[in-house]
Order: sequence, then structure tokens, then C-alpha cells
Amino acid sequence: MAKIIDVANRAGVSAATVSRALNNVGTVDPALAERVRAAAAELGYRPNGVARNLRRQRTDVWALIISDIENPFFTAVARGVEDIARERGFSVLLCNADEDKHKEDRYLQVAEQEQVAGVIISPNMRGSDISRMVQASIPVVTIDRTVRTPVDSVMVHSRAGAREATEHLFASGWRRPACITGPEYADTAEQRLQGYLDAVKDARRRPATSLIRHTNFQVEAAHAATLSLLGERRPPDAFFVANATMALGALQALTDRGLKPGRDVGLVAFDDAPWARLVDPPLTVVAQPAYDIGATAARLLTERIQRSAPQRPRHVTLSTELIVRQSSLRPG
Amino acid sequence: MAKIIDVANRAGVSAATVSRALNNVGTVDPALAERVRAAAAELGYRPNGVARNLRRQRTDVWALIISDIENPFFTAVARGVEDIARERGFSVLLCNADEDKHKEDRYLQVAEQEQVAGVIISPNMRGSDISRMVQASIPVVTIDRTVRTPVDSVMVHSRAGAREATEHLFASGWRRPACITGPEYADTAEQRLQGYLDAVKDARRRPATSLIRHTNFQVEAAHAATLSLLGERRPPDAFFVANATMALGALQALTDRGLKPGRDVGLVAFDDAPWARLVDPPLTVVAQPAYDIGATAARLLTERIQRSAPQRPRHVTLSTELIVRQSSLRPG
DNA sequence: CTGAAAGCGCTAACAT
DNA sequence: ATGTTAGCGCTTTCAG
Repeated sequence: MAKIIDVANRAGVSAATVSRALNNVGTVDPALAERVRAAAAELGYRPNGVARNLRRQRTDVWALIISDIENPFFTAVARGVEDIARERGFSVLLCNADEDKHKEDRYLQVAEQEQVAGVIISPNMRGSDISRMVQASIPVVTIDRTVRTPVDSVMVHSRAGAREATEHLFASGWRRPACITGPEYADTAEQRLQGYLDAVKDARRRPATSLIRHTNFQVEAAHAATLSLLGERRPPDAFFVANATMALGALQALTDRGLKPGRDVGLVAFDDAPWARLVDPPLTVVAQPAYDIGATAARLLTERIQRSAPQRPRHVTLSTELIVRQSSLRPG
Repeated sequence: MAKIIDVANRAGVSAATVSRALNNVGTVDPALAERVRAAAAELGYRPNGVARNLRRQRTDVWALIISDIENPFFTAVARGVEDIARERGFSVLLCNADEDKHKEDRYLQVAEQEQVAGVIISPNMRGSDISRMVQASIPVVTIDRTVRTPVDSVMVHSRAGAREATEHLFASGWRRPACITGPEYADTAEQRLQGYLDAVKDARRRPATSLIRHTNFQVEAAHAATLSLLGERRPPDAFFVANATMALGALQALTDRGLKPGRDVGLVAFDDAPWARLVDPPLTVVAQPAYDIGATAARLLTERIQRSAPQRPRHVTLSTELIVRQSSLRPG
């Protein structure tokens, strides 16, 4: 591999001039710059990014740490982040924490060690180790969930969205909606549960703990939770499920039991997904502006990186949209 | 941020000893090692990975460059890669090339500059710039698709799988199956088309170009292709679609036209997906061992990284499995 | 078993 | 406008 000094020798200049010419920094005689570029091309020179990063004490790389790569919400977020990052000259490295605290910690550590320019993360809640990043003065933006450490965040009105979804279930004529939400330590899960409870109380029903299940946000757990709810002495007649991944599990469980949403039971899920309108029946959802969430987080991060002066954390909260298809409807 | 010399001072030793103690390398007096660890902990010391990488001239990070993050095939592959990587002490950074050559090139460049230990990639075919990696002596394993540059690869028997799928369509009583495949420059797409053609010829039909569509492997393109096929003078009565993402588009188009698979038309897709059994009707698929593909690629890469001696490229080809659900069946 | 010293490849101050 | 020099933080010879 050709190094900068090889290019310098070939072009008959110093290494510093090569660096300046290739990075368009400072002032270089146009003719010289051209000679340098030619020499670099002939040698197939590629700057060693590791050396550059060490010297510059910074990187043009972001880490995007998401909770679950199979959740379409996060893949859409990733698109939003990437588009803006590219526009601003950053590369983004995607890390899949898989709702697992150890993996998340590992990626956070890699991000710190590799001195990334910034981190966007949907934190697992059990005390995500964000404070280390702040100590290392690496800007962090959280999405979807918040943490104790005060950093920028982009959220949606989960509680309001969940409430609207559950109200819609009541309005459609269902009487005993259940709620399948995420882990107790995830505030997104908690807010969606609260929204559900808001609607239950508004409908002047008594919230029953037997109609609530906490899971790890994954397919299998939702499948089990649905079966468990169906096995209750007084089973629910409708379901509010707190994300798209779990909707798959719930749908499967209902199918297993021969129960058809939109006919035998009601079903609404948080998050839209590419397949949501194609399942049987088409799924009613609370859609999040996932792409915008990613794009917004990316913008906040860029600003944070550019300003050297510390500044109060900024919080952006976006709205959800109820999309009524068929799974929530009640015949007759 | 504490540096190694700070730890050294606090522990009353040299930087070299700190390095040795923390990396468990060479021989360090146990008592000293303990003192070093204590000092490091007190200072919250984290080694600067960039500096370490520069000195060591290597990294413990892989780049996994996939074609489309929304395709469940690739997310499953990613799981397989990550599990093995973690087991062997590597971290994997996921890059979404989005079926876009520019993005792919960019990530390849970042991977080279950041001196990753290895690359696993599902290459976009229009001359992926793999040769640069080889020049930089960074090991590469391709998955799903191959390139000209001779490197290790993990593939599936695409042609056989496609043939089996199409034969199944004929066996179910359909007479004019169409094929929606990927770009002409992608050999996976080409092989799936060939498998389709094999079956057509076996059935003693004449392959009609009017029944074949090339797309970019994405939802929208498949949607359009399906509508276009339906608009032919002699439209097909069945569809073989070359990946899961496109199945979504085809399904949508058929639904738009009021055509129900498993009743009005036949439909088989390459790739299984979490939602495949939940759509209406459940989708018949040619399942790829996606997780195993990832895991196998990861194993090949590890071996390649460990052996210093060059060695002929290795190619592993795994088998597919036809899973008959309902979308391919013909009533009566 | 430990320390001193060199140096990975690059960029940024400082000279000229 | 260009070259010289120093040094980013770490690991790894090489001495002792």
C-alpha cells in the first residue's frame, strides 16, 4: 500500500503538500496540486484513515445503534439517518443491539474506542451506558426512548397514539381490549401502556392487570402473550400491541386459535410495516414517522457536532397517525 | 480522557507495562498487574482504539455490506454473521448499500480506510470494487452474489430452487407462469431466471420474453412489473418472484387488481420472511438458509484472517427448500 | 519481569 | 506557497 510519502516522492514534493493538495486545505499551487493528484492516482494511493483519525482527533463516522434490525420501524429510521448523514459528509455504521444490553454495551464501547464523531441510539433501558459517551465528549442523540443522562432526543407522542388506538377499538364496538407492551424498563413501552390505560378509564372500564402483558418486544414473546391472554378466565375481545414485530406474533397466535381479526377479535398495532396492508386482514396501525425520526436525529447530531459550546439538551417529539384498515373493525 | 501514561503514572510503572497488563500479553508480575488494573479503573481509562489500530496495523472490526436492509433475507444473514463474529472476538459494522453502487463504493472505501479486518458483502454487480480490498490485503467473502475478483463466497443453489418453484407452479395446474427477477447484471437474478426457464422448457412450453421482467429487486419495481405483466395481451396466470421484497410489491399489485393468489393466480417467491405465512393467502416460498449463509461467511472470513498464507478461494453453496403454503395452489 | 525508545501514517504549527 | 518538524496514543522491539 502506497503511503503519503511515496506520493510525495513521486510528485517531487513534501508529504505536507500532498496532504494539503488532497484535502483541499490551505493553499497549494494548482500545477503542483495536479501533479500530486496524478502521482496519487498512479500509485493507487488511499489515505490511511486510522492514521488520519489519530492525528485529527476526530472521525467522520457515526454509530447508529438500534434495538432490533428485524423491526421495520428501525430500518426506516436507519434510512432517514443515512440520507442526512451522507448529505453532510458522514458515514454511518449500523449496530444491531438486538434488545440485548450486553450487545449494546459492546457497541457503545466500540464506538467510544473508535472515536466516532457521534452516536444515535435507541437505548435499551436497563441503564444504558450513555454517560461514558458524554464523558468522552462524543455527542449522543437518543431516539424512540430516553435515558437519564441528559442528551438530545427524538421521540413520538407514544401515549397519545396508544390512547387513540385503544379509543378506536372501543369506538369500533369491542369491550375488553388487552394490551401487549414491551419491557417495564422501557419508557416507550410504559407510555404506550399508559395511553391504553387512559382510553380504558375514559371508557369507564376498570383496568384489569389480567389484560396486560409485558414482553421483550419480540415476535415469540408476543405469540406467547397472546395465547396466555386467550387462556384467561375472562379473555379479551381485542388487542392493542405495542410494535410491529409483536403484531406478527399476535397475528400468528390468533391464526393458530382460528380467531380472525376484524371478525372475531379486534387488533391494532403500533408501527406501520411494508406488509401491514397485505396480511389477512389488513392491519390497523398507529404509524410513526420513522424516516423523519431518523432524519431529525441526524440533524440534531450534526448541530451538536458542529457547535463546540455545550448547550442544553433538545427534545423533539413527533406525532403518530392512526391508519384504520380492517383488523380493528367489528362486523355488524 | 485518561491516557495510558496517566494510568502508568498512577500505578507507578511505565506505559509499556500498562499495555502488557491490560492486554494480558507478555509477562507481568501479578501484583503489578493488579495495581495497573486498579489505576485504570479509578481513572476510568479506556484505550484509544484508533491509536491502537494504527500501531497494530489491524482492527477487530468487520464490515458487513448488504444490499437492502429492508429485505428480511439480509437481516437474517446479518444475525448469522454477528453471532459468529462475536464468538470470535470481532465486532461487525453493518452498511446498507441500498442496491446503490455509489453507496456501496463509499462503504467499501470507508472499510478500506478504516482498515477493517475483513469484509462480507453482497455485491451490487456493476463491477463492485472488490479488487481494491484484495490489493489492500483485506480479506473479502461475498454472499448471495459473486464477483469477478476471485474471493471466498457463500451462495445458494438459486437455479435449482427457482426451477423447483416453477415446476411446482406447473404441477399445481398453472399454465403460463411469469418471472419477475432482479437486474440483469446480478447473477443471482440471472440464475433464478434460468431456473425458471429450465422448468418452462421441461414443461415443453415456449419461453416468452413477454412473461419476463427485470427489476431492481425492490417493492415498487415489482409492483409495476406485475401490473405490466397483467396488461399483456396474453397475461400470465402465475408468478415466480425472485425475492421477498418483491413479493410484497407483487402481492400489492394483485390485490389492487382484485386477483387473489391461490385462487385466481399462482404465486411463489424466493426467500421466506416473518410475515410470509401471515399474508392473505399464506405465501409459498423457496426458503434460503439465510442465517447459515451469514454464519458460514463469518467462518470463512475468520479462517482467511487467521491464515497469513494466500490460498485458493473457497466457495460454499447451500441448498434451498420449497415451502408450500397456499398462494401457489390452484383450486379444483 | 520491566523500562526506554522507536514508530505506525498522517496533519498542523511553525519556519522559510 | 512549501518544507521541516513534532506528535496524536498506543504497542512492540530491544536492552537491562
